[in-house]
Amino acid sequence: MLDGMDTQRSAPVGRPRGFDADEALENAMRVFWQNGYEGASLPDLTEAMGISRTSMYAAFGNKEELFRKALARYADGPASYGADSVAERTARGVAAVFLRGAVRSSTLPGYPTGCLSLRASVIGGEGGQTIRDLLAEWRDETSTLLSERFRRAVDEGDLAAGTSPDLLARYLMTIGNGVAIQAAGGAERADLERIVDAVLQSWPPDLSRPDEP
Amino acid sequence: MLDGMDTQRSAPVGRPRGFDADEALENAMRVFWQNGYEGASLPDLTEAMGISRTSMYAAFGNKEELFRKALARYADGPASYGADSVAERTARGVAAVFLRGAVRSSTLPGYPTGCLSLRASVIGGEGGQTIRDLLAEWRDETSTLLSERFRRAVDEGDLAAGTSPDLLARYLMTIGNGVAIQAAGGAERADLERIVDAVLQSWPPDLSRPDEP
DNA sequence: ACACTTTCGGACCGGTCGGTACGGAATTGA
DNA sequence: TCAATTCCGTACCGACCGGTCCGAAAGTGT
Repeated sequence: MLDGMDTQRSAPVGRPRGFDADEALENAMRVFWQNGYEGASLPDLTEAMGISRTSMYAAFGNKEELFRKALARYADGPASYGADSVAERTARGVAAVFLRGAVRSSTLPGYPTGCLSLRASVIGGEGGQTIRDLLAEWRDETSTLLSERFRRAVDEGDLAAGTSPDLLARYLMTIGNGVAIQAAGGAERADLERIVDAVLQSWPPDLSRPDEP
Repeated sequence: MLDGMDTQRSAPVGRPRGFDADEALENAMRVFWQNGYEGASLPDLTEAMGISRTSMYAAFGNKEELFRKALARYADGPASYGADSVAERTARGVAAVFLRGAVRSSTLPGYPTGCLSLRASVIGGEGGQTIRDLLAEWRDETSTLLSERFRRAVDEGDLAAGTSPDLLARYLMTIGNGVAIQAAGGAERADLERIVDAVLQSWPPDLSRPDEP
């Protein structure tokens, strides 16, 4: 099990790979982000990755597996604000990190605008059903994360008793998704920042029924 | 120019069309709504329309023209709330009609959930660029409509002087888009109604910079 | 030097895409 | 009855899709 004094992996037999897999995955992520799952063709991907078809298949399995890995990279990188936000000390802090993260991630210089998950999922024939499910699942995870965090906030008295954690999470997801769509449509980061600031000004939102106070 | 006593068009020569073009367009709209532009294949469309390929081409030109006509039908029908909203007497009324319309239109029983414009546009390779531009243009028109309406509200004193009509319009579009995405992801109409009610509770949003009061 | 393993590029596979050519069917006016 | 006109189903076109096969290239250990 121990390698002894040699900490770096010994070179595997066979012809060594002629490209950096991490860098290639980064570029594949950008193409999926820009074009969606079905909109990103193999030639699109392999050209951006700088490798040939067969190299991609050998290194990543197939297009769907490549997408899963690109999505994981996305969730860990540009979209990490979702998981980060729930570490905030207050519900308001969660909302602020989440919404500002959505704006930043959707308007990153040098990256496609908007959100990979939305651009890749909203569409597609029956073939893309698996991918849509995968992305819906991922968004549900974020929603659940927020919901559980808000439930804790209610328990701690940080949010008023009777607040619906689910609804509050859905509220945040709604604004965040809207921000991503606006960014994808060309909205300026500064404008979106002002909008989420306004949303945060009225935090927490009044989610009680108007006729049932 | 006058037909005399015969008000209905005289039957044109040749074999009469074997289907109702309006009904066929309605069904095509639903397919585009459900699957997006590129996600809706000709077999998908013609099967739903109940006609053959050639009939569709003869009646509507081609796939892109069919989509344009379906979009026009959508804008005049389920998505008419955008144009309707600006007829309201107050800026608050505009916001209420717009947001409630977005919820209703995105959760119409018997129709696909979400918004046709978003489902059809967010994706696509280079081929769909024309369609994306078309849809972006349509959304920009709605945004401009709202913006001009809010400008008038500022002039009339209905909104505080110094309010940015553009930013207010973008704020509404952001929420509306978010609602549509949530609906497409399976959110319940009742939940979305509570969310837009909460947004309307804090109308107008505070869109001034926090450090520049 | 040699066997072995892995990478990599080009050719190729069946399937689907949007669009079209063509010929038979159905209706009008004469 | 018979041309003229229009609709519509079938078969087909070239292009592109994701995926695979195969042989040459480039490394390893012995």
